[in-house]
Amino acid sequence: MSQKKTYYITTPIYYPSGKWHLGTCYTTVICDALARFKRMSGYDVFYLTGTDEHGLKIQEKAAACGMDTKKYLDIQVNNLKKIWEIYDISYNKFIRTTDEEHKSAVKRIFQKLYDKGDIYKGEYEGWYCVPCESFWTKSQLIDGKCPDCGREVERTKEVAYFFKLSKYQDRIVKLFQDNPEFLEPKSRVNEMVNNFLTPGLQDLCVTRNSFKWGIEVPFDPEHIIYVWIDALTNYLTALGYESNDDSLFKKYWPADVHMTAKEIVRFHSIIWPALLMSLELPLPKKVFGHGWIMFGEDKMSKSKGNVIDPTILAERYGIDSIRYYLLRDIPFGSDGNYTNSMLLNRVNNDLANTYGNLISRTVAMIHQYCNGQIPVKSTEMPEDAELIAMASSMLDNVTARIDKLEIPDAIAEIFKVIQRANKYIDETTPWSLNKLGEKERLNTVMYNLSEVIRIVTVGLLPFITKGTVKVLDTFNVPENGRTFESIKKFGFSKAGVNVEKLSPVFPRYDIVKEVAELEKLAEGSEPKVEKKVEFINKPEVTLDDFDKLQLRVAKVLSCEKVEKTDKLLHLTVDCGGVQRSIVSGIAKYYKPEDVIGKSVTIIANLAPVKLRGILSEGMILCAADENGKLAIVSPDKDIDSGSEVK
RNA sequence: CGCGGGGUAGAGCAGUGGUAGCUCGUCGGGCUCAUAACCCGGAGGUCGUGUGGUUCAAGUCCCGCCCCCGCAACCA
Repeated sequence: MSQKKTYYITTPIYYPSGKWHLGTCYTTVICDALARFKRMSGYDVFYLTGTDEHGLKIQEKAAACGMDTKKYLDIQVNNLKKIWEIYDISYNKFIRTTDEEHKSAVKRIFQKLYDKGDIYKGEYEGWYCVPCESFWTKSQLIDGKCPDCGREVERTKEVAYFFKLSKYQDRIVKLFQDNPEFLEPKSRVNEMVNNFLTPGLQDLCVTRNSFKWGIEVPFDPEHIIYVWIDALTNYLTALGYESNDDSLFKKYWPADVHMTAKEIVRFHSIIWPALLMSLELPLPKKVFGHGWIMFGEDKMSKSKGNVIDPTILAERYGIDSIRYYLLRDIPFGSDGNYTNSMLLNRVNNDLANTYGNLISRTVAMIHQYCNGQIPVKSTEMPEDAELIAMASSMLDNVTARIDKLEIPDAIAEIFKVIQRANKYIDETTPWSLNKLGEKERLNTVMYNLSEVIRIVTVGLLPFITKGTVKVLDTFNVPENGRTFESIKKFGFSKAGVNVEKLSPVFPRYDIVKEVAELEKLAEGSEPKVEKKVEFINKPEVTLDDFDKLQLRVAKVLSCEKVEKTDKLLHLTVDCGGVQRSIVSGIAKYYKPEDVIGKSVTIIANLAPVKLRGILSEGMILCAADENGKLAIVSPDKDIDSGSEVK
């Protein structure tokens, strides 16, 4: 018995701290299409997805909802699994980093790395911004200040464990050099080399003790294993690595593709290989960093964000449409735009008009001219040759594209055949053959059409999962006629098989109307989205503490953008007859002319600092919400500048 | 400021130094089996910019400038 070739494909494990969105679906749908395609091509496929459930954010998020952390996670994960069910995702395993198996394996992996001498205890030196409660590295600081609030940071030390990433520098560099296929698309390689490899890899801090929700270091439970070792290793532990039964690991490792989005390419293409090298395991064959889905140029994109809710779209247009759009319309590897009308246009043109209509007209003619049965093929004419040739070579072309991960092009290969079939109908004009009584020729044409439809439909199965099955059912295609094997050669279909009647499989939408309704839907649902403001409560303060702050009203005299910065405005304010210079990071929200003449509230006794070389003597109070809106806090009536706020 | 990506027909994108292409839209024609669908044809681009450099030849290589986007150590 010869062993089937294996194919191990993974999505990243998703972080269940927020709402699930279309981007998550994108990654997962791509992997699903690949997994299905490989299965049909005869591979023994293992498709892994899951969730990364540890860390401070999760702990806080659950607390903010007033829930037990694990319970919160269970709900989130459940929601995600429901989405995958709707999206027809054919994963073989869903791993959670809170799974006991994973946790114990991670501990053993950590121990292994430690025993090898690749993990050592050291001191984590960082710059700590007390008000923001955040650690920053030196390179993150802006002019030596906290990049978030622009205030002074203090140098802090913390004991932690480090992984000797630097030790693997040379081997990683060599990996990129010798193996250009390892990381794709190519542009990402430059990014990695220039940003991280050339400057030199730093050892990586792999534990934290600022939170508890995670896996403890086996020999030092004060410390929690940080995301790198905890999350990345899921690709191993899901297969039972370091467990009682590692047969799956032996069978499927190394992974064929780790699909990731571009922002986590670094972890997968540098840190992950280094960890594997340390564990002396083979490296994955490929890491692919795909692009992002942007929200087009839709002006109201922010407020319409929830239209992109993956379940709303799926409910409204069916999963075939969404999957098809994601796979076909997003240029793989670079960023793609999403707009409602792009989605609907694509679905109307390809699914309804080109493909759906081909089926409709063919089925209708079989019923009108052939008693609803696939007819006998006899008189072949030269004009059949091209169609048959295209249908016969289709699978090879599609496979070649898929092997290069060119998914939109793979689908385009199938549509070339579909378009050719539509043209074939025009060339052969079955209706006039019918009038002329050329029965044999008519039958041949209708046979060829039925067979082409079978071939393209089987080819589409990995991408479009529902409607395609309906089409094959309509033509009563037997199981063994739904395989890739059966479409390598033209002529599998048998004459005499009944063809069912059918209503349109892929409906056509009124784009103008739908877009308008989606927008209305977005607006309508806007207020409904409960905005539970979550905040980390700061410790209680006394009046004395408050008294330390000197808050005053000031009037903006002049304001200009600080050159070569994105965020900074330089304001000159009058505060009780004294002029002050203040630099504020509000340029993204306010234009200079918007604030001139405005009364604002400032902290007047904040220690002066220089930002971008400009003196800032104070801070303007602003309110910021979770959606990235920002508003200056101003007195609600006219009041003298310099008035104290208390 | 650093690094990366990009600026090609109304929109979205391809394009190995040698007649500038594809999809959608648009305009005109054809057909009537079909989901106002399908088929054919046309129009539309001095390829961000410099009247820059290399070359017999540049969208394609080099240099300068402008603009957009992303990354910068837990956002797919």
